[in-house]
Amino acid sequence: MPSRLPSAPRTGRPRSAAADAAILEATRAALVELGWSKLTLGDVASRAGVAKTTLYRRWAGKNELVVDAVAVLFDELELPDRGSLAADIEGVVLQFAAILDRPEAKTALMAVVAESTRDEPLRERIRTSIVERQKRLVLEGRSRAQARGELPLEKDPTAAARTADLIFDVVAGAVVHRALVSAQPVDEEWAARFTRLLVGGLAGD
Amino acid sequence: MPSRLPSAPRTGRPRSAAADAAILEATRAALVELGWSKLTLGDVASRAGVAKTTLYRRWAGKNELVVDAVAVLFDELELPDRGSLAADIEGVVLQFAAILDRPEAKTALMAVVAESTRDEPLRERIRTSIVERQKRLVLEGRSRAQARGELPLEKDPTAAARTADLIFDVVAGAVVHRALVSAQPVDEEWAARFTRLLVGGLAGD
DNA sequence: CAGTTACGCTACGACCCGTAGCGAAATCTG
DNA sequence: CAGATTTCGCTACGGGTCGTAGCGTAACTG
Repeated sequence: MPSRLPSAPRTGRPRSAAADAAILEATRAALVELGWSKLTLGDVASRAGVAKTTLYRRWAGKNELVVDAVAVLFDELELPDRGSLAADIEGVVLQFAAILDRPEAKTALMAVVAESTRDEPLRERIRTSIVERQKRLVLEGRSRAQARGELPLEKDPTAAARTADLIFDVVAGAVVHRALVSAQPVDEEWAARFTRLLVGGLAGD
Repeated sequence: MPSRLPSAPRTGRPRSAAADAAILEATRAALVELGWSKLTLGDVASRAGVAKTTLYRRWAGKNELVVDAVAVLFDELELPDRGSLAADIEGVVLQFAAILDRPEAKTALMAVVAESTRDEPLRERIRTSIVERQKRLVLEGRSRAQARGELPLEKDPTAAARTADLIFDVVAGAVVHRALVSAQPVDEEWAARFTRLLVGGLAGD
């Protein structure tokens, strides 16, 4: 990961990998208990059994630390083949909703996005650590649907990439908005209605 | 508005309405210059030419103040009749994107949503002050489209309300995700592609 | 007029920030 | 093994913000 600070040459005492893991775990625990705004780096350090200075040697600040602590949560997402495009979409929507249901995920995700509006490096880091990694789901779901004949092939690669970006923003955006802004449950029923809308469109039957 | 603190009886010196306006304006200005995280209530007070204590007499904290300061921005949204459902959607998407392009709007909106994940009263306040107010756009757009014959009538009122909520989450969520998470421009081309997807669906022509 | 409430101002303890400086521990090199 | 190098835990610090209390004054009511 390009996540940490300058990091090391090859001589001298190496950085403790166990400390890294303990810090990230402590960060998630602190997010659950305190939320973003009341989380302090001093508290994280003492939870992790680490000196505060050690923390500052590895991360520039709260923003960077929390991105690293939370990014891994989104790697749990999978796209098992459920036999149809609609079923695949419903499945991933419910998985995504389950992650957003975890308190550390929702408070951290929105907060770092808010911070990123005034911090270009942070924005790039969110893109590479979280957003860009999960587009794999869209690509895989679409290629499956094309193999099934549910979706037409798209020849122009740049147009195909734009379509994938668009679908990703629609799916992820809708789920996030429903769960965090409207503050309503993303349950099976909502997922089914959303999928029906996405596949068939407003005008669809 | 149920926005301020306890507020007043009818005897004694009345609260200055001018101070209210000055505080909210100063809050927006501070958001532009400093962003959410570096905004301090002491700074807002001095910008507004008001004592810090006055500020605390009216708002419980940063969260509540910023919600009030930003909510008014979203009231600018309108839905002029452009003759077709697709054109109406494109129009409101671009308007929404223009608001999210303002630095005070994006930094504040995401930050208060993040805070609201651990603060039920704040979540309710966001719902009533911002989210619920703008659903009027969905309702109006749909009733126009139904009058044009572009969309079928929905008889069951609860089903109709659910559909409206769903569409709102999809539209607002997609625009927010595109603009703030993916950090890509919401321009005419994207709006057109999104509208085509929403109206026709993934399988659409 | 007296009663009541808002205002500006000052001051305060509490907390967190981010950094500096120290001696000790861990690892690589010759 | 000796020396160089880097990390580690610890303590301490100045600087900043928080949210509140207290006071005298201003504005409005009856």
